[in-house]
Amino acid sequence: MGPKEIERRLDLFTQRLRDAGIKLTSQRMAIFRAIAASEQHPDAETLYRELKESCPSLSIDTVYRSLWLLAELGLVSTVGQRHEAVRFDVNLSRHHHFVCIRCGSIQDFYSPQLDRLDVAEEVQDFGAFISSQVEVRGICKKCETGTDQ
Amino acid sequence: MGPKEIERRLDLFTQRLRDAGIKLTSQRMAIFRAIAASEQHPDAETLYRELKESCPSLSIDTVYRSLWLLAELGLVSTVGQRHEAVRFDVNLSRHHHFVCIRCGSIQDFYSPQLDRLDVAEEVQDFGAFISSQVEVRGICKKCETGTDQ
DNA sequence: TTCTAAATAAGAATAAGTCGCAACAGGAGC
DNA sequence: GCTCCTGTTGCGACTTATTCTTATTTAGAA
Repeated sequence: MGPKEIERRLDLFTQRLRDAGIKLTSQRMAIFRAIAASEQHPDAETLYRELKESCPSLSIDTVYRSLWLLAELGLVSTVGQRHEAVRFDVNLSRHHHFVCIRCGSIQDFYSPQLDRLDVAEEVQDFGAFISSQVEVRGICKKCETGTDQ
Repeated sequence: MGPKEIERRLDLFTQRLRDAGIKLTSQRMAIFRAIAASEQHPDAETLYRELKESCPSLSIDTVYRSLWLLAELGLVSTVGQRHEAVRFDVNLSRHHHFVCIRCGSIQDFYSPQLDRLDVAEEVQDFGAFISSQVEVRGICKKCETGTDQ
């Protein structure tokens, strides 16, 4: 990924914010630039430390707000959900997760198609394979219909 | 899942702990019973509140310790990693994650096999499909070879 | 340039999770 | 069954992640 791609991402960010009538502050631009340039999947704290050098008055809160803003606009995705604690899963048979992005509920589902997957080979350059699981994100029935929580 | 399955899980837990020379305390048994009976993927706090009724002296710390113990023994899995903050991912092209369970690093990988998956139909009973992604867990090269972090 | 709603910084507050330590309790050996 | 020893627990303090509150600032429309 070269500077071209970074610029393309930044242009997309600014365009979407303009379209949504959201202000383009210097803090946001700096945060966008940092995440657009990142090859990794940084957390807010990491970006904050990085940006603090060139923008010492920046607050961590602004980093969080800007990143969740991007997430809400669909311009970045997240690993993990908002307000989420670690969950423990006693289901040891092979299964996959349907995660509701609104209420955070997780439902197991089973799929012969997915169980047949063999990704161990595909990831061997990264390291030793232990397990694989599909995470499907969506809006659960309850949240869709507005039935309580 | 009936009481049979719960008992089977509990037997497995107690057997594994005995084999590993780990004490079977009443707190652990209660926590095991609670997670073994859970259809959901509860977090520590939820189990704690549930157990507090029948065991008022229980501490949240013990719940965490017991659950991570089970996880280390491979008797439960987790949704999310230990010590993890939310991460933001700017890669919008379809990709999947290789997560190192030791250092927590995440690497993207691409896979035509996985991209061809169509799970939207399989999860339609749960709710509206938004996206799907494969999470592969393993030990990354760095951790495998002991090269620094 | 002025004005206003939106955004920010700072610090307090909350929530998730862990640590240190004194008291306690399985279970091995008798 | 009793004793002892080590692993375990509960508690309170602590850390870290994240959000809230509020006074101040600023982008961008007029």
